[in-house]
Amino acid sequence: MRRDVFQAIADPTRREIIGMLAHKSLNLNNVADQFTISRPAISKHIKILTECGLVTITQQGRERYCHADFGKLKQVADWTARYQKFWTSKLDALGAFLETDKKQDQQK
Amino acid sequence: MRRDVFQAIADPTRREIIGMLAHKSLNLNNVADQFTISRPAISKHIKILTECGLVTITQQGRERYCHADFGKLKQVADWTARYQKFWTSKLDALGAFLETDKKQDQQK
DNA sequence: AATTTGCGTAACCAATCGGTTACTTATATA
DNA sequence: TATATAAGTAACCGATTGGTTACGCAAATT
Repeated sequence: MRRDVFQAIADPTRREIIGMLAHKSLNLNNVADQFTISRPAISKHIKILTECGLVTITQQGRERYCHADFGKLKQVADWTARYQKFWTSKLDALGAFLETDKKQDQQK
Repeated sequence: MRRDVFQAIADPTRREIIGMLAHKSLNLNNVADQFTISRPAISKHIKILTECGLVTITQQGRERYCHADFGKLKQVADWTARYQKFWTSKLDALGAFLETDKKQDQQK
């Protein structure tokens, strides 16, 4: 199934899972142990994360190890980067000015 | 109302609205004209965007001009940046190696 | 061989989402 | 003053979300 990565990272639990897996790959129960919600709930979150490519699974006997795969996060980073000039560095003042200018222009 | 910016940008229509407003501030009907969905639907999207600070409104007579405010996008950029080393530059190979190494280590 | 463990999945649930139409109010315009 | 326009909002709808409990099955352990 195809999944939107933006929608996948919208859930705070899933973002937490990604953060955990970035530090260390874990099997599903190990992940679930870190949360108060049930194992099946975590299983569903992991499924969503694999469906959009943010997590990969390697079966090891009866255990399934979850690894974070950050490639798809580039999509998010690229999107935000398009607007980065509006909040960073010396361009801040210029950006603010242009915005104001634009507004005045059109609200005339 | 407090809103999560990650959840706000999860919807593709809202991301499109942000993209439009980045180019030019618009009143609500002008935004709605660019989409096939109804004006009230757009009104709801704009409301969500204002609730998380991604859009600000300036009333101008009976019109409400919507301006993109990208400050909150920094939150998203910062989050993705934490994992950026996993997909960019020459560190790719090293990152991949460390990941593999880590996996082997724990799956032993 | 019997039991424990890891995990998927089905069935269900309440809440939220993204959309609609219908109505209302306030501001501009003819 | 009558009419047109901009936009919020309520009521409603079906689909999706995020959670649960209960069950089943395969792999590991005793």
